[in-house]
Amino acid sequence: MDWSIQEIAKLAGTTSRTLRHYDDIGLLAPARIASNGYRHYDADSLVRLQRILLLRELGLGLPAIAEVLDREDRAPHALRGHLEWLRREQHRLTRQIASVEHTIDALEGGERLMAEQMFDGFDHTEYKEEVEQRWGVDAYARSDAWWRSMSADEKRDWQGRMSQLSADWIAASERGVDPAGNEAQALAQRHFDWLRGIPGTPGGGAEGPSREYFLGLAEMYVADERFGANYGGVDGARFVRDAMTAYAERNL
Amino acid sequence: MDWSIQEIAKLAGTTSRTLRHYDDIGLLAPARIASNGYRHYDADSLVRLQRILLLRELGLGLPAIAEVLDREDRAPHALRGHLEWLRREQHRLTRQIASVEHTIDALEGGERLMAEQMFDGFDHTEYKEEVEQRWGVDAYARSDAWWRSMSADEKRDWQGRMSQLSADWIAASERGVDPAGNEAQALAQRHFDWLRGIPGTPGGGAEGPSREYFLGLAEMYVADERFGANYGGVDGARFVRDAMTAYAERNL
DNA sequence: GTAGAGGTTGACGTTACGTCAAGGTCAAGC
DNA sequence: GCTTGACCTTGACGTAACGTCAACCTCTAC
Repeated sequence: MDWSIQEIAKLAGTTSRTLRHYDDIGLLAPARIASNGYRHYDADSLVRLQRILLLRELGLGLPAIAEVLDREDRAPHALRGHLEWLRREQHRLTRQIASVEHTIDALEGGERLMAEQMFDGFDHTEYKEEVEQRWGVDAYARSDAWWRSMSADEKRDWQGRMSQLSADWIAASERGVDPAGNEAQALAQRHFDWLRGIPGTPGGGAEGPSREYFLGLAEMYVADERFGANYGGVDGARFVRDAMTAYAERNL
Repeated sequence: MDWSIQEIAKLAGTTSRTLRHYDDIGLLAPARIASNGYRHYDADSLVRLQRILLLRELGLGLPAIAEVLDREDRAPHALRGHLEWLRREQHRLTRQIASVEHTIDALEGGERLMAEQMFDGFDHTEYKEEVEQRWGVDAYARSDAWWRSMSADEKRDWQGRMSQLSADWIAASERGVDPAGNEAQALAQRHFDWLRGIPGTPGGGAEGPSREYFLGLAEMYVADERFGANYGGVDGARFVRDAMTAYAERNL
């Protein structure tokens, strides 16, 4: 049994290019190389090739395949590791499918999800420098880890609440309501609760943000146009600050 | 609002390298480029970048993202196409996971699945030249398409039956039973049924292989050592041929 | 001798950047 | 004015597993 490269490729159901590649990377050398440079394969080559192709169909990478073939007793171990990776991939796909379905629904419902999505990472990383300077690198790191641990769906949910809160702030501000009145104070309460959901903020746990952090944020909204933009500009930011300040004086 | 490349990267939660890449491929150009070559981005850049990153999280490729951003009304259409691809990927992974689990079980059960797997594509493509020469290129193409359309699990199942049939032929041959006797004829019947499952073989449908094809195969097993090897060598192949010939004379 | 089929070694393309490498720019401190 | 350090630039290689030319050699058959 002595086959040319094309012959063994057909026998195994692959291509000659693949065989040259396997030769190049040292995964499967020909049984012999004739004086004219032609590669020739034998039955042992075929067996090894069949095993390579089997493992490849299971999704293993070529380096992993080489390892398994070198130490066949470790095949179950390698396959179990591979299995874990496959399962993780499947879960990732499951989440992605859910996200895409959700996005399609939202877009067809006429929601401007894309704009809403703008808060993805925005407000979060927007805080980075300020948070680090005022509350320490550690606080930011915790907050960052929290954010990154969320799935796309969870992020969108969180962003949706924030986006709604922001829109309500702007609406109230434009209607000229009293920052210290009931309506604005209810918004301030929502703002407080919303912040409570962010670990990494001082007092970001169940007890909620600290008085200093809450007041500091309020001032930041006015001082920094990037923050203020989320509340309808300088005027909106001033309104939010006044309402938050009043809330803090009464409750914190 | 005017941000450097690093600043906007942090704002959006990505890297400056990514932004340069998006600039290179024309997906996101900076708002302006200063005389010193520095890239500068504005709020519009940020909006577009956020949308890019959102779509990227959904698993879309950069060309697809560019298309969606150019024609936002086609986003649902593009996403639905993407969704299909995601589902196909998930099914592929599901099958792969099952295959890996099966393989692990087999290996731990001490089965030499790797050897059994040798029939993957082997016997199939082994037929190629003969089939094409005797029954036409078209027949082989149909057979080939059938084979390639099978999942790894289905292939393994088919191979398993073939492997078992082969082993039974060899065992019967070595026990010296009568090729025209009941036992051998039962094997010939199984062989006939097994061939019936292969489209592309003349009469490969429900009616089963034709008399000529069946007899031709029987002779081939003897004439070609590559075929005969599956039935225990020349002696085994002769036994198989005799049994098949007897079967054909009685039933076909 | 000349097709024609098949063999060889490069080398680029694919996806979305990460990661140096070499060098220019800018603000701050001496 | 010079150095330092942070930040910017372009260029180019590496990634996984081959597909796909390109240019050129080899063998068989007519």
